[in-house]
This record gives sequence, structure tokens and C-alpha cells, in this order.
Amino acid sequence: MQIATWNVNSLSVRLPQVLDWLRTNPVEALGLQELKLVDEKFPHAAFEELGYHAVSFGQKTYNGVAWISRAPLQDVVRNIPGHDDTQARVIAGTLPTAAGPLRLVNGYFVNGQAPGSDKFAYKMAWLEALQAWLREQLAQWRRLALVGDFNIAPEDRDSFDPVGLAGSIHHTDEERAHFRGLLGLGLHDAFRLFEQPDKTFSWWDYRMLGFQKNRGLRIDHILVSDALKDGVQACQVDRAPRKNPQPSDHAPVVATLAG
DNA sequence: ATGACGCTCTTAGAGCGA
Repeated sequence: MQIATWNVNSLSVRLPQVLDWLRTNPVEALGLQELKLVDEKFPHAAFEELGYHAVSFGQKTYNGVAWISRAPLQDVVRNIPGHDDTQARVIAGTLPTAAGPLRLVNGYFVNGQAPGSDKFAYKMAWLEALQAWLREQLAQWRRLALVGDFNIAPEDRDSFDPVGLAGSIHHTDEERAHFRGLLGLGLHDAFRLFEQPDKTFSWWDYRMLGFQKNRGLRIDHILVSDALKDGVQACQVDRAPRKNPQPSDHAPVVATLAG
């Protein structure tokens, strides 16, 4: 079975592309970020026509996350419990599978703008709260996947310009320490379980022909728990939708799991 | 480089993303 993550940068604008992608990539579950849509406007009918269920957690103008899944998710949680937040950034639920329940956590991690800014401080606090909550989630659900737009390039090889961008947003030691903290909980970057082509990225700036020049970052990730690790069969970035007219600036990331 | 490009809210220009 396959699970995927995709920052669509407005579901209203990208809906036809998401539906097209699901027709050719009929994954079991797809985590979406940056819906920029209130829940009342979530296009449930369009996904139901394709045989999918959806749970959304949106807000006006910014942020917003959703899970699209073949089977309805159970025990759905919106945002990090106990962490006061005005921004809709997390949705989690449990997918029943033949191998047992699969906990699916989808996050639109904070961007953080620049080190030293208020937004960066918010990012650090948010990452702290996420890690504490995930520790609990992992204790409760052995089979867990954390997917989303992490807004962290975990290592130098995940950036088109690690020297020029050293210390800037997505590249700071503080952000990378938080990413390693997640790995320390017993999570594994599915993409790095396999040999991958150099300079594989999941986001490219709209400006300056970023995609054409492959000036990108790998900031969209799928992390899997210890119990899932050995069953991961593949993990890839699907660059194809980034070539669409009027694309999202992010490409989907897909992981193939046993079962 | 206070840039670029795209989306939202609102209807000309600001805020934000990454």
C-alpha cells in the first residue's frame, strides 16, 4: 500500500490536479497541506466520487491540512492536544489495515521566516510541542507515519545551495536538531532508507526558473516508526505534477509500505 | 537585492510563503 504527502498551496486552485494525481496514483492515504480553505468549503464530493473519504482541518486564507483516504480514518485529532494554536497545522487519524491500525499524522510545519524572528520562535515552540506529543502517540500506536511539509532541509544534501544558504531558514542547526529529535523518537526518514539520485528535492521556488534549474529543497518528508521501517519498499518524490501548468511549488512524496 | 512568483483578501496592494 502507498501513502503520500503533498503541499498543494491552495486546494481550491489545485483540486483538479489533486484529483488527476489520485486517478493515476490511487494511494491508500494522501496528506495535504496549505489548503487555504475553511472546512465549510472543503470539496468532499469531488473526493467521494473517486472513492475517497476526507477529513479536513482548515482556516481562512492560510495553513490548513487534510487526510484523503480509501477507508475512513478513526480517532481523528486536530492540532497538537494541549498546545494552544490559532493556526491549523496538524491532522491525525488511524487507518485500519490488514496488518493492524496505522496511525497517520499529517503536519504543515511552521515556516519560521528567518532565525531570530517571532515566527522562528513560534516554529521552535511548535516543534517542541510536536515532539512531546509524538512521543505519546508512538507509545500508543506502534505503527505510525508522520508526513507533511516539515519546512526543514534535514541535511546539506537536501538543499541546492547548502553553502550559500547555511544558517538561513530551513537550514539552521536548531531546525535540524528538531528533525533529529524526531528521528530519536524511533522514526525513520523513509526517503533515506533507499539509494536516491543526488539533488532530489520536493520544493522549488516559483521565481527565477527554480524548477527548471532544479534549485530546490527537500522539505517534504515521510517518517515511519520502527515497527514500519522494515516493511518500507520504496519512497520517491513525484516530480511530474510540478511540470503541470499552474503547479503547486511542492511535489508529492510517496512511500510504499508492506501490506 | 527591500527583487523575482503565486495565492488570498479584496478590488491596488499588502501579507505570506520558502
